Amino acid sequence: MTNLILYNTLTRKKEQFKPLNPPFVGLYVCGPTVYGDAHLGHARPAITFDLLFRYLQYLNYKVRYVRNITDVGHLENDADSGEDKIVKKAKLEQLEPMEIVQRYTDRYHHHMEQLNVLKPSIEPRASGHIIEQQQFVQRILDRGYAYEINGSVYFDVEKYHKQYHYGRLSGRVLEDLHTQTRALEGQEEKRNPYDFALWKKADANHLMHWPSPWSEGFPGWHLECSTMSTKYLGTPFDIHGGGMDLLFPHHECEIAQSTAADGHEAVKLWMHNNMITINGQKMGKSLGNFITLDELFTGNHRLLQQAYNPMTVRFFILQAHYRSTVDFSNEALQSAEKGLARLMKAWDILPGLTPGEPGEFDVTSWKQRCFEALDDDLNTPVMIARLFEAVRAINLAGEGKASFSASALTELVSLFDLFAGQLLGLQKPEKERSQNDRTTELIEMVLQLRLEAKRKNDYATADRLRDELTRLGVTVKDKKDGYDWEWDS
RNA sequence: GGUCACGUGGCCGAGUGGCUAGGCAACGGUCUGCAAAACCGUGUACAGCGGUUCGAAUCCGCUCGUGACCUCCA
Repeated sequence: MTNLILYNTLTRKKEQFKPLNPPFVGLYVCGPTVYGDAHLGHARPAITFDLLFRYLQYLNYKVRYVRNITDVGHLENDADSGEDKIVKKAKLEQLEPMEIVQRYTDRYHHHMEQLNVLKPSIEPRASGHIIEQQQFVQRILDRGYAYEINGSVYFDVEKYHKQYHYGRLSGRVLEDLHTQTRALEGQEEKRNPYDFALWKKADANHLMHWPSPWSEGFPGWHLECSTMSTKYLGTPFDIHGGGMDLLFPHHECEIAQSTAADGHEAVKLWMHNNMITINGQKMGKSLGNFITLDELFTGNHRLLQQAYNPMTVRFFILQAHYRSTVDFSNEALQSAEKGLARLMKAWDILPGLTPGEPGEFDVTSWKQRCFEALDDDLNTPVMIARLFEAVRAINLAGEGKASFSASALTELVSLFDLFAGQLLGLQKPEKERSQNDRTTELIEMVLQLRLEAKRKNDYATADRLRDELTRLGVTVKDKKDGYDWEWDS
């Protein structure tokens, strides 16, 4: 029994987390559509649910974490509406669709690794589950909640709503949707504008298509998640996560599909992370105001004043609660970078502290308050605040102004590794300097000369060497009996 | 237009009836040949107006402002 409390979008309440089949937990999260580089927004759910995955495992649950790769089926809504996003890019670049998918999947994996996001247990692809999706469509047809027309199959929302409740998750009222759903081109086949495609017949220039009982075509937009979550987690399963923007229509349609197919809802707990904004506006592919993770890590973007380390980005995201929006700015990232550096440094010196008299810092109550923060709907901002309380105590001890008892110190070392490392997933930065780097040796040589000059009280020479190094981009930091240095960032 | 959120000190960001996080910046100090860095210390803020209450940033009402979803989106 654990004290973990999570916010359920379905009930709009925080709920005590209780697995359906302890000690097993099924977790499904909507993954990326791999037709382009992942952006800052993609990092949010990846990191949020990575934290949940880590914490559930720490709590000794046997978690199966499924995060899909969408490589088929999403429609685009610009000038050429109705065309598959992945196909469009393929034609543009004269590549096979699967080539695009492979490239961006690989890049997504690389970026996730940089962010220290653990791999999910299963990462299924939509294109690898066409047969299962067709079977899912058939089940819905058999139960009478879908209709076929001209080779396409649509979900009959109205009929479904008579028995179940369409709009339960998002709070939509079907009667309102009648008047508010936008009429899109090529949708006149549908009985109602809010009906959605389960299977779509491919037109002549559509490259990705598969044979089916209804037509040569491709699966509908929402089907893959219902299909793959059911296949790997069974039904019902514990937790389904994703971005808030997927709440409607994507997740609402998932609920309808699963309920129509099985007669009961598939998901017990829905979790949604909020958006990342840029200048107060949502960052998104369609808005064209997004910054990709690659650009963020290299600093190669007009809005970026510098490159940001992946750990800075992870820390930045964890400093806000996952259900709040977080606004991107250079200032915010830079303050995260500095704060993180301070945290890392304390973490670094902690194991080397000398035990002494028991100090004022109460490790036991601190530990408890850290867990309380995590248990309270993954309140990472509060947990990080706790870590900084420990940082102050550690620094004071480092300066000999406070101390920990030997047992408190041992416990604090392992708890810091647990909280900062294992759970928040922060990594200590690698030392960039390698031993056999020639430039490094030259810099070290100059600094040695400067040290000698200082010892002879030849401050003119010492200052000149420091100024020259500064000019070349090396920041010199004098220490008590030596020096430290780093490249300007 | 409909639905739903939100508005916290210079900036970011928790809290959600009394105990008033945290980070960055700023200021003060320690250290230092100087500087930088580092470290320590210092901050009663909760959009506005009413109401409920012994007591409200926290509950209720109204006003103003911002955003999200309603279309692919993390």
